[in-house]
Amino acid sequence: MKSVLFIEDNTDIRENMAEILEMAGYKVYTAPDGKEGVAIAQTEKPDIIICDIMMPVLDGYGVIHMLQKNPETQGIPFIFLTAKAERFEIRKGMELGADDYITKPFTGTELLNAIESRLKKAEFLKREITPDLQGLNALITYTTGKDIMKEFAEGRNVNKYKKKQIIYSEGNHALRLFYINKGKVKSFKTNDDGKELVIGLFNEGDFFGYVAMLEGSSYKESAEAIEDSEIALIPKDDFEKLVYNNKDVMQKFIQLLAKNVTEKEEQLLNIAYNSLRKKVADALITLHKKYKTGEEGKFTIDISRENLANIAGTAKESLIRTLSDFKDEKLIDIKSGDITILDEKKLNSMFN
Amino acid sequence: MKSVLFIEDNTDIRENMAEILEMAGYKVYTAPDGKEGVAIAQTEKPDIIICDIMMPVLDGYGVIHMLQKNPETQGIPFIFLTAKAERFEIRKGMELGADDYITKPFTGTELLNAIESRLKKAEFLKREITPDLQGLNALITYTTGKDIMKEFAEGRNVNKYKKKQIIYSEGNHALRLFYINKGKVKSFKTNDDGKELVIGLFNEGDFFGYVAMLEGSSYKESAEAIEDSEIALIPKDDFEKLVYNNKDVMQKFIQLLAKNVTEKEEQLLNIAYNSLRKKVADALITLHKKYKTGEEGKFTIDISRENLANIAGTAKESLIRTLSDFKDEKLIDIKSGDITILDEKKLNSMFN
DNA sequence: CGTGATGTTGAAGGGTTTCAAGACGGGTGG
DNA sequence: CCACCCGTCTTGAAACCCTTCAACATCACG
Repeated sequence: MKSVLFIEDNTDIRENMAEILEMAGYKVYTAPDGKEGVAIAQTEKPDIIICDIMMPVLDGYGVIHMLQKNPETQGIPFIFLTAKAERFEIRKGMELGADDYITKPFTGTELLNAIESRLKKAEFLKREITPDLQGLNALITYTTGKDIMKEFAEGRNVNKYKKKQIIYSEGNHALRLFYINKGKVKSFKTNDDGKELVIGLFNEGDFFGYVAMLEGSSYKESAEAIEDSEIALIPKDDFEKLVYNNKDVMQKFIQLLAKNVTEKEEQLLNIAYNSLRKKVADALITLHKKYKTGEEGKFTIDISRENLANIAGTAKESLIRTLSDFKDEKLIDIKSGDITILDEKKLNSMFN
Repeated sequence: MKSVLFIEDNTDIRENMAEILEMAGYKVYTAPDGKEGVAIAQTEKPDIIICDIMMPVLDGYGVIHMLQKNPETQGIPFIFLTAKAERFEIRKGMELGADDYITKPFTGTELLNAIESRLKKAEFLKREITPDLQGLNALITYTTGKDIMKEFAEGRNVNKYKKKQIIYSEGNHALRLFYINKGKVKSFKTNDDGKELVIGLFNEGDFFGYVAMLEGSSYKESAEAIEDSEIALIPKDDFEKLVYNNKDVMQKFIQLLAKNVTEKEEQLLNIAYNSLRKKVADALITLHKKYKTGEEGKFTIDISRENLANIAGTAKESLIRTLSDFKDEKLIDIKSGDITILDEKKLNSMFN
C-alpha cells in the first residue's frame, strides 16, 4: 500500500483530504506544521508528500529544503499546495525541487490525479538503468509516447544484419541509436597493426551506440553483428527528446555514464598489468555476467576464439593455450568449441 | 552587438519595445506573427528571442516547437510573453523549452532585466567544459552564489598536501569535490601485485574526484599529490546543487562524461596492443597536452620515472631504457632528469 | 658526509606473440 | 555418399619483447 504524507496547517482541509485519501486506498500520515512533517517524513519515509507553503513554525520551503538534505528523503515526490497562483511562488518551489504544485482551492479529484501521476512517474524512475540501458525502452515509451515494440511489430525501422556484418564504423556520424531485437553485437576498436579490441558486448534487449550521440560526435569505434541479428534503429531526435527533456532521465544518464567511466578504468588496469591467465579469466567472467540466463548452474558460451581473444586483449593462440590450461585444471569444459564454466569462483579469484 | 528578435502581434507594444531595446543598444528584429518570427530566427539567428504566446497564424508554442527542431536555433534563449499568469500556461511554456517568461503588462526595465540575465547565463553555458572541468569554477559561483576564490582568500576549506601525500583512497566515500589551487595531482588504481596505473593527471585550476560523486558511490581509485599542493574542498551539496539544478549544466556533464568514456576506450586500445615505444611516446604526448604552457617551442617536464612508467603502464626500467632510446634518436632531451620534447611530431606518429 | 631515495645500466629469465603446420568440422559439388 | 575445400581451432617451436633481479651511480638533504 502506498503511503502519503499530508502537511497542512488548516485543520479542516487536512482532515477532509486525509479522509479522501484513505478512501482512495492510501495509508495517510498528516502533520499540522512543517516541523512535525519533516519528522514524520524521516521516520515513515512515505511514497509521496503533499505540503502547504504557508505554514507556521516551518513553511513549505523549509520542509523541502530539509528533506533535500537527507539522501533518504530527497527522492520522495513532493507536491506543493499553494493559495497563490503567482508565478513567483510556483517558480521558487519548483527550483527548490518540488515535482508539482496544486493551487488552492482544489478538489479531491485534482489531488488524487496529481498524486497518481507523480507516483507513476516515480515508479519509472526507480528502475535502475543498467549500463546496457535495459529499461530505457519503458522510458522512451513513457516520454515520447511512441511504443518501440509496436514499431517492431509493424516492421518499421528494423534492419537485419548477417553475422560479421558491420553495423557502423569508426568515423560514421552518429545519427541513430540501436536496439537489439534479436542477436548479439560487439563494438570494437582497431589499432594501427589491425589488432582488434572488443570494448562492448551487447545482447538481445540492449541498446548501443549512445555514447557517441551523447558526446555529439561521430562513432569512435565500430560495431559488428556476431550472430545474425535484428536491430531497431531509433532516430537521434527521439533519443535526444528522451534524454534532454527530462531532468530525472538526465540524472540517470549522468550516473550511467559515470559508472561507465569507472568500468573502463577497471578494465584498463586489468589489461595493463594482469597476466594472460587473469585476463582470460576476466573475459570469461565478463561473458558470463553478460550472457547468463536466469537459471543457475552450468553456463555455456559459444564464441569464436578470435572474438574471445579480442575481448581479453591477447592473441588468438595465447588464448587457446590458456583455455586448454583451464580445461586441464577443471575450471572450464570445452565440448565441440562451446565453453562451459565449471568453477566460476576460482576464475573470479584467479591469482595473477 | 547583441541582437534581439521580438515577436508580438500588438503593434503598439511591438514598436514601443523595439524602440526601448534599440535605445539599450541591441540590434532589434521584430515580427508581427509567429510564422514571420520563425523565418527571421532561421535567417538572422538572433542572440535571444522574446515571443508572445497568443498570436494569430502561429502561436508562441508553435514558434518554440519549430525552433527546437532546428539545431541552429534550438540553443537560442527564449522568453515568453504571457498575458495570463496562470500556472498552466507558464508550465507548458517551460516544458516546451522556454528559458523564462514575462507577464503582461510589463515595463521596459523588466524586459531589459530579463534579457540581460538570460544573455549572461547563455554566455556561461557557451563555454566548453573541458574534461578537467576548467570553467566549472565560474558555473559554481554563478549557481550557488558562493565564490570559491573568495573562500580561498579566507583560507576556508583549503587543505595543504605534501608531495606523495594521499588525498583520497579507493573505497573512501565520495563526500567532496577537489579543486587544485596550486600543485599537481595524479589519480591511480593498483592491481593485486601492487602495480600502479595512473588514470588521471590534474593540474592547477583542475577539478577532480567528480566521477565517484556523479556515480553516487565511493572512490574507485586513489589520488595523491605529486607536488606539494593546495587543494580546495567543495562540499558534495554545492556540487550537486550545481549539477542537478540546472538542465544546461546537466547536459554539459553528460557530454563531458561521454567524452571521458571515449578517451578511456582510446587508452584501453593503446595499452592493450601497442609496443612499449608507442606507449611511452603516448605518455609523453599526454603529459605535453596536459602541462604545456601557453608559449610555443620546447616543452620540459619534471616527473619521476616511476610515475611516468605508471602512466605508460610499464615497468620503471623499461621506461628508462625507452627514454634513452628516444634521446639517442633526438626525439627528446634529458638534462638532470628533466625531459624536453624535441620532436613532438615524430613522437605522435610513432610506429608500433 | 652519510643515508636513503631516485635514476641508470647489464644480464638473465620468462611470458607472449608469431610463424608454421596440422586437425577438425561443416558445407559444396560431383 | 564421398572427396574436397575453406574457415576455424589447436599445437609446437622459435623468436622476441619486456620484466625482473641486481648492482651501481647519482642526487637530495639533514
